[in-house]
Amino acid sequence: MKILIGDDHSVVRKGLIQILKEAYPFAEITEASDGAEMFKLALKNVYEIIVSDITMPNRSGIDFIKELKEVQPKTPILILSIHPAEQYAVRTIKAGASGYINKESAPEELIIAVRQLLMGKKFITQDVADILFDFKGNYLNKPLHEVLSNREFEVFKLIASGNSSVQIATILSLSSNTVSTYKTRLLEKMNLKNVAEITRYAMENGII
Amino acid sequence: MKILIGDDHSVVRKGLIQILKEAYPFAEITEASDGAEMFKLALKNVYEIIVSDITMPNRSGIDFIKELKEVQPKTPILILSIHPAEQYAVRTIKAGASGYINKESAPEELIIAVRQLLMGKKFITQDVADILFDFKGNYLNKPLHEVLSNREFEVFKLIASGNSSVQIATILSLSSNTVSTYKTRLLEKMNLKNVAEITRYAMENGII
DNA sequence: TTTATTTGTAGTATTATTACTACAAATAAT
DNA sequence: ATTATTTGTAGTAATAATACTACAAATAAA
Repeated sequence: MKILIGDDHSVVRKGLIQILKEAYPFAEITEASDGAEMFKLALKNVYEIIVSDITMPNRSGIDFIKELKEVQPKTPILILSIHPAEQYAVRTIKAGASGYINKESAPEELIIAVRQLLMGKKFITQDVADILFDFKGNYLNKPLHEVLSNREFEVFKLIASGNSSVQIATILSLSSNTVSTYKTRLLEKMNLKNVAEITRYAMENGII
Repeated sequence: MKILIGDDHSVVRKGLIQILKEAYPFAEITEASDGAEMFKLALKNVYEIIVSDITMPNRSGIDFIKELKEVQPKTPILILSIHPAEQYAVRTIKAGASGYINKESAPEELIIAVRQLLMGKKFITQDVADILFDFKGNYLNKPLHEVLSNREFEVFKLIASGNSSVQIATILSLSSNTVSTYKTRLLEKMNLKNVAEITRYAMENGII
């Protein structure tokens, strides 16, 4: 059995290998330290399962999931995150991941999740399931990045990483008024009030 | 040999154990998942070394280091962080940690660090060393937000929690120009650029 | 104990951000 | 197939934030 694991922290990779080896002593486990590397590996080989972090350098987890799903829709992806389930989990699931668990979870839970995915099932913890239901009702239909339009989400990320309206306008070749409009719309949609809250949200949800 | 490891993510703990066991097969390794637990354990037992994350629930890493150092000044503490060295590393060292390495570091580096600490030495990577030297000279003596004057720090916290200059001016009964001056000074002192960075710093350092 | 620096505070002028308005094109809803 | 919304985009006017300058009081350094 071939397993691909991805995480930018080598300690985490070692931990994962350790846990997986205990359950699957004969598995052939490949490590990758960023999204780009994972993508490359995933194109060359067929893995029974991919276990990955979401926040990684080079290619964000969400993008990775989406792109990989286009080429290899059958490979199940289990997302292992340090971020609280909240809205984030939903977005990874929507992007195509088959499971989402927190790094705080017990190793046993990880194994259960892996087992589920290998059987072609999904693995959703109770808290994620709850969110899927009760977050404003419309969450399931419209995960955050769909609530925001592409442009709005781009602007959101740029704001969260410390760019001013003028800088964003330059980056995107837009009028700063336009950027302001996006900002206003996104604040409204996300029910936030200012840059500090945007940054906080982005950090708490692993967007930056 | 008794080793205490602390991290809120079980996967990380497993990884650490794996790496440490390879180098020290007979070590007796105890796990803790938050600062409070670590502190309790560290009071009851004497460990040759403590390897810990900084950002943990219940008790921030910095506080933990400080308090533990008061009771057991000899136990070396190695901080394993997901944050880039930057300002953070220096603060942990100042608080009493004997080493600071990033979770991205290779397992070999972790072992080298542990070995150093066990011999009573410090372990500082090149990037941390650089920071210790060149960050405005005064770095070593004062952790970042302590170089701020009281007023500046008040403003810092208010900004990080999402208040605008005008709002802060109202809260503190000052002119908004004054608030701007504080903001400019504090950004300069902390080597930050904007609200997003202030918020991020505050979150990463448990100020908000 | 002078001299230098930092702190607390603001005014003025410049620059950036926002609110509001607008409108065509793309989507979605009926 | 229409009608309603959402999206991408800006202009104008109003508002907020910043850069600079300034200065007395408190601290720190020589």
